[in-house]
Amino acid sequence: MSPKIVDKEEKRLLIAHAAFSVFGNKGFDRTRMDDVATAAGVGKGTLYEYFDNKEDLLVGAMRVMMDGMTDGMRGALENDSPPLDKLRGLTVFMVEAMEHMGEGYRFFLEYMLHISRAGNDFPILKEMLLEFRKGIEDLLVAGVKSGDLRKDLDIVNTAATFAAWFDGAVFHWIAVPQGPSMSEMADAYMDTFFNGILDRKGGRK
Amino acid sequence: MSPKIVDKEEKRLLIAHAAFSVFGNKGFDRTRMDDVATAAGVGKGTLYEYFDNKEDLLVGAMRVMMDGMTDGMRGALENDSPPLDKLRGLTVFMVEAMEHMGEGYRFFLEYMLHISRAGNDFPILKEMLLEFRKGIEDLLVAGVKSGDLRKDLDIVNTAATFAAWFDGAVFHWIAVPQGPSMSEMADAYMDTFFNGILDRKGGRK
Amino acid sequence: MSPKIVDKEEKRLLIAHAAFSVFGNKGFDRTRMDDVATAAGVGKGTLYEYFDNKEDLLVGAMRVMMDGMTDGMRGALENDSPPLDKLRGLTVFMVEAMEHMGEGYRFFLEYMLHISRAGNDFPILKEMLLEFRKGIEDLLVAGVKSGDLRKDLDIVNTAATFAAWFDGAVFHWIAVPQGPSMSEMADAYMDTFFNGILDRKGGRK
Amino acid sequence: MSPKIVDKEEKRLLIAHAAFSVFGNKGFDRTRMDDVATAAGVGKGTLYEYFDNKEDLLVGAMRVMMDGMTDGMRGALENDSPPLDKLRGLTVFMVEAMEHMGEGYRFFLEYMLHISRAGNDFPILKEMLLEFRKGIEDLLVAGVKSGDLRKDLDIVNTAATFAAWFDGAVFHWIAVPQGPSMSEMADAYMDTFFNGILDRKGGRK
DNA sequence: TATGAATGAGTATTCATTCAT
DNA sequence: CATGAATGAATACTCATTCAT
Repeated sequence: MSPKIVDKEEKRLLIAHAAFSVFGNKGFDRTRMDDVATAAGVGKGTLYEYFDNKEDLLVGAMRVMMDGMTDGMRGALENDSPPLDKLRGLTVFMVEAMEHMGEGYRFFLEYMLHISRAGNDFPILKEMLLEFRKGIEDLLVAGVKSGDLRKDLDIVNTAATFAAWFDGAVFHWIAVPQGPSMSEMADAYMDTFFNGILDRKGGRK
Repeated sequence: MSPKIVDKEEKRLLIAHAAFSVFGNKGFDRTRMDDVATAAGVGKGTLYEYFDNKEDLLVGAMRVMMDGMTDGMRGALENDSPPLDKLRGLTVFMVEAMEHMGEGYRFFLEYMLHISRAGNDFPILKEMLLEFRKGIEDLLVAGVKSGDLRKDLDIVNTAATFAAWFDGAVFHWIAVPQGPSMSEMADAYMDTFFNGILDRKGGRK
Repeated sequence: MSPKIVDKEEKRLLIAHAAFSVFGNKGFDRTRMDDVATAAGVGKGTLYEYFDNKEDLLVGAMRVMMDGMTDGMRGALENDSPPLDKLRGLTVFMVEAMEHMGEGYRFFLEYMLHISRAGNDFPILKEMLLEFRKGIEDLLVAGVKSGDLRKDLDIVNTAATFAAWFDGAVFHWIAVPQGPSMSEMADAYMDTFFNGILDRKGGRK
Repeated sequence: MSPKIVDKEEKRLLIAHAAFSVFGNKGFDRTRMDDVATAAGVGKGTLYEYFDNKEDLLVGAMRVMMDGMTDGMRGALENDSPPLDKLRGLTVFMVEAMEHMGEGYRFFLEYMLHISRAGNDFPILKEMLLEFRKGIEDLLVAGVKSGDLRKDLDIVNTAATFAAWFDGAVFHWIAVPQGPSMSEMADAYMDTFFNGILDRKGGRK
């Protein structure tokens, strides 16, 4: 309520954004606190007023990113389109988000690696992932119910596989920038995901 | 001439293997040369007899892994099975290789991030990736020719998408070990990749 | 603005003095940064706040010493005594300075060796040396003009020779401390330098 | 007597020469045993067959140089010329030796600094120095006796001063190679040493 | 005897964190 | 609250010395 609290919260956010950007560009270990301070336009000591340490800063930066992603994902899911359209809409949103964040998304990958290594659970990350998978599962179930999708789909694993694909795609896009763009990959992926690669003119094999 | 008879090539390989393992577990920046030396059972100074510096050691370790992968991939492709079986065989090989390498594969991901960040081209990596994609493209083309696959497939991007999926899957498997196993994801992926998710009892949509 | 009020220039000087002393005692290569830090009463990291690296620290220390020498030399030269008295005064000043700096002067010798090896020009050093020689040349010229000195003197080389002698003398004094003192050598040198060693009772040879 | 002994001695000398050259170029601390081994054309381990350690190698190299110098000096002194000619001859020999050794002489300076720092007496060095001074003292005494030189000379300190001058000259010659050559300095030095700088047309001052 | 592969003690430098102002 | 000067733990890399062959 007090104006001070607002200020603090705002500054925390400012720093987290700066950290998000720098971590994405240089990687966690290669980033110096000085870099973050400079990027945020504050003194190095100030970082420690808002975050306990470098690790905590990483978590804060992560949270910033995930809040944005989660909001966007919800937007793509909470509307009245039919399930298949929602699925396409979600894909389009994800691809745009990833392309928009560009280097920043690398931060996400880096962080997943980092967490899994440290053995720390980062609940927020898992929640987001699970929420993402759950959203897809719901769409698949709705699609099956509506008769659009095959009844024999392995819902859970198909949803997991779908979610995983996105990270694989960004990964390659980032690591081999000379290769196909995110949208090209997404188009090809959606095509096979919906239709499969088998020829069915003569009926099912 | 040489007082101590040593198979330098063998020792280099021994060290590269150790490095591969340690880098995979701890990440490049978190790994100390001492860790690698201990893992390899040699003195720290010995590392520098065989590798110029830490970065060079990373490259050496990478090469070890990739040689293994490339050999395995070729084995999965060079046989007389029909294209679709080869595609399944390749997938099975990849999944098994990834599960077998486990933590080690993380090293691969880490390295791709590392390279893309450094801006260095690591030609060997790109070659492997391109060889992988090319192998898949060939299979798809063969499948189209044999009439098994849809004639309208976007070969290049579909191959890229397929290749990317693997890394996405390991990525999630490593980052969220509580989730589905590699094989479960692979089964679901292959199912949708071949058949799509659309219901076609009533004919094509 | 600045949280800790520090006179950075003063601290830089403090460190340079410490470095000067330690380098003189142990030599450049034998000196550890820790030694300098301890001698300066600061942490090792602090050295790097004020100097880029060990080499830079060496240059800084050198500058400290040379400023002192140059000031003293100017003092010995800028007065109204006749040229020969100035020459004696300069010699006395140099001998006293060298004896006073003692071990520290070794630093100067060490540094000259160091520079010439590195092939770097250290302009400050050369300037001081040239200024020293020039001062002597001026005295010699003045002495010739006043009729006190021989008209056929090779001014430039005699000045160079005179300047060189000082370093030779300290060199021996430092390397063979059991030998004659600086003042004893200086007395003998001045005697021969002024009068030569030839007997002239019977007239010039 | 046995040929082995001859071989060993020869090889020791070979190595010492190589060491002398490398130490002179790079300085003691900057020289690696590998450098010496390569320069000598032997394996690194072989150095330790002939010398206990790096320090011992330094001493050996020093001895090589000094033997050469001492022999030359004796040659310049042991003949039937009058004392003043011997003095000139000695100077000429020294200057030529120094110019000839060039970089190698730096080794001598470096070593004097090194010894004095270590606090070790290096008797051979002192003996050579003392022999040098003694030789000069004898010449001066002889010159006085023959009536060529002033009877009031401070023999000991003048000899010391004369010996010191050489090292000062090489020092400047090495450190400031743009300056006058050794011979130019030597000519100027001898001129003042013999005749002084005072004008005596009007008789002694 | 000669060698050079192996070693690990030693050191310059970096950078997260603290804390006096 | 904000700052940045100070710090020292941490770490890649070097090189004299050893010793198996």
